[in-house]
Amino acid sequence: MDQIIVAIRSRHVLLHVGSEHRDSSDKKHRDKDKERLKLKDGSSDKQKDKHKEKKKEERADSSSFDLFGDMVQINNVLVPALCGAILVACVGMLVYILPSLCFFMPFRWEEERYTDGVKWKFLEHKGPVFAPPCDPLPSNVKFYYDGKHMKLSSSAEEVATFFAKMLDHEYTTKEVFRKNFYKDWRKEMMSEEKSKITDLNKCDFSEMSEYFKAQSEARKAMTKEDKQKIKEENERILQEYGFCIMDNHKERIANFRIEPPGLFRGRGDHPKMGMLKRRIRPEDIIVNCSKDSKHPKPPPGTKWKEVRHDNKVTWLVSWTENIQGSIKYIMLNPSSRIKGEKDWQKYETARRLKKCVEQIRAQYRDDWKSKEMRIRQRAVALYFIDKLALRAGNEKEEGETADTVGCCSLRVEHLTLHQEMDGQEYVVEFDFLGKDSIRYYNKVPVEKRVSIISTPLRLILTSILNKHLQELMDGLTAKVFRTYNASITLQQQLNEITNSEDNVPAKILSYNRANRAVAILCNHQRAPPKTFEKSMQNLQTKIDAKKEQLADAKRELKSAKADAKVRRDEKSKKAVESKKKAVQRIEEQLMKLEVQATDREENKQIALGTSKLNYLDPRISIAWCKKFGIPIEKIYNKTQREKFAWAIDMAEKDFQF
DNA sequence: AGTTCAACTTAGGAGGGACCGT
DNA sequence: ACGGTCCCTCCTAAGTTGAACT
Repeated sequence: MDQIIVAIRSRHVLLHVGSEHRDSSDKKHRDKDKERLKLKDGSSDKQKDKHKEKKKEERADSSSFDLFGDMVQINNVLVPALCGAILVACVGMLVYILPSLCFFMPFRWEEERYTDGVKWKFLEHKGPVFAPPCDPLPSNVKFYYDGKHMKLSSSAEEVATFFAKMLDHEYTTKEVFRKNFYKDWRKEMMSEEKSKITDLNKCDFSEMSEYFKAQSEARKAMTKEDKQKIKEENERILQEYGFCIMDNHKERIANFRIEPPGLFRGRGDHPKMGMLKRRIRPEDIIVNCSKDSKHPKPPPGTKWKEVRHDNKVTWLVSWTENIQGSIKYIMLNPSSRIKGEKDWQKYETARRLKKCVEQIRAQYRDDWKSKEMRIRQRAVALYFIDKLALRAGNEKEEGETADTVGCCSLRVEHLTLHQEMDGQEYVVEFDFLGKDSIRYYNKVPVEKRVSIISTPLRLILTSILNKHLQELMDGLTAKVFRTYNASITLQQQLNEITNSEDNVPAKILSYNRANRAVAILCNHQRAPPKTFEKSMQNLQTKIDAKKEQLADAKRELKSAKADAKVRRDEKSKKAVESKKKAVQRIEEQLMKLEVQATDREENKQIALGTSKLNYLDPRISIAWCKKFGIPIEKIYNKTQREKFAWAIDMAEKDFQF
């Protein structure tokens, strides 16, 4: 039954597609009892146990610390100090030791889990850091309306400065932005201001704008000592407010600073761009902590909106934002136990999908033949989510956000069907704006026959899709496919393209290529760096220079050899050796440059970071590093190593996703 | 069954400091 | 030491999901 059925109604589109999956060879699972799909996979638990035992042994050796009482100390004070000392002593060895050292004490990934949605038993923190108050402008910095100087009230002035700061940005030229800004600005004006200022086009913010530019220049030109002072002050605030205590661990908080007021900048064509994002006061803040903790104090003379003790959630502080009316949270850093465990769990779910994905694929292909429209729709949606790694695509309220779509919210205008295209039959052309208004453009050859059903259809809701998925596998949702396909792609690519003969830079190029394949699959794009063309040229110049240098070195080697043949003495032999070495060194340098050029060119519009941070099981990369002798530092920077500490702690060189 | 909402993950860009070669 | 490039960190918007509500 190789066919594509495209169902279209006025607004929403669904495709029913047949056969050919990029990875359809493995049929052995298909006949197995469907019930098996629902069974929880036990192997990962076994792995956990094995790991636990191993770590227990190590713990017995190395630990004389009180696991709970001293944990905070050990984790945050002792270990860095220890690492620092060792670092001086043996940098080379440390490459492998450091990650496990940093976490060798608290095996936080293995501590007992809570049940019933309880996330913690003890939580203590200092509350948020508020945005600094707005300083009034010096009196020589003037605002002009219709060419005439006008002194603004402090509230109107503050909002005006937000606009002035963005004057260089093209945002401020957009009609929607200006309209929204103007409307919200008027709300902050005194009544005389309101009656005087009637046209944004007559407002002159240029002195304000110059003033802020000068300030930022001054900041850059500050002396080292002054910069150092600011740095120290920031560090002090970080130490005071940037950590909390959750269940015996001192944990880093991700965003302990409250978002400052300003003008909202949505992504893409956002209907609310330019609106005033108001200042958050203590009275807006809900604090969450445990009853028996030292509660954070609101600033003098103020009160929190509420203090609650909800241990079924992970956030420390929340407030409601005024643009969309959504809730914002202060939560923990990715390095924290609570985030790390969740991350691990996410990849374990994806690995369980691996075990039954072929069955699920067989089923949705089968479902294309279903008599029921809903089933066919569901099956096609799932097909694209799986094959193209599309996002689920929830319905959004029109006019509230930019018009972006995902799989289930695709509309007719986002797809074109080609009976024949570029020599291939039955091609579906996707062209739509996805998350963050990033364009998704792809031409996907599908099966042999296409037929179009124009019967009006109900949109398949993501909730319906996810309910169905939940029945196929415990914990399965649409986004698990993205995680699964991303990770399995990395694993396959690495297995395929890593050449153990290669030197380290070449292996890293292979890694980046594998990473890139994933980024392309997930459509992770970036704007080409502004200086891209130029920096590419510079690199090419360097390569050319290096080539010449190599040619010279080779010539010299040749003449040295000739010389040695004639003279036959030790000195000239040595000269040959050293010339040989020089050639080798230059060849290596040249190769490194060329690799760099290739890598950069291929990476022009592709963002690797997102997949690395959110989709690729870190154990794949760590195992790869161990297997091929690549220092983990070459793949993960410090922050990333902290986030993936759980994986560094547990992945062996033979780990396969 | 549909809708709304809270909670949490995923996302690209800005800005600035680190780092590199000269 | 300097200037340009690169990479990291921060920032916060924009998604997904499950549960509560109607």
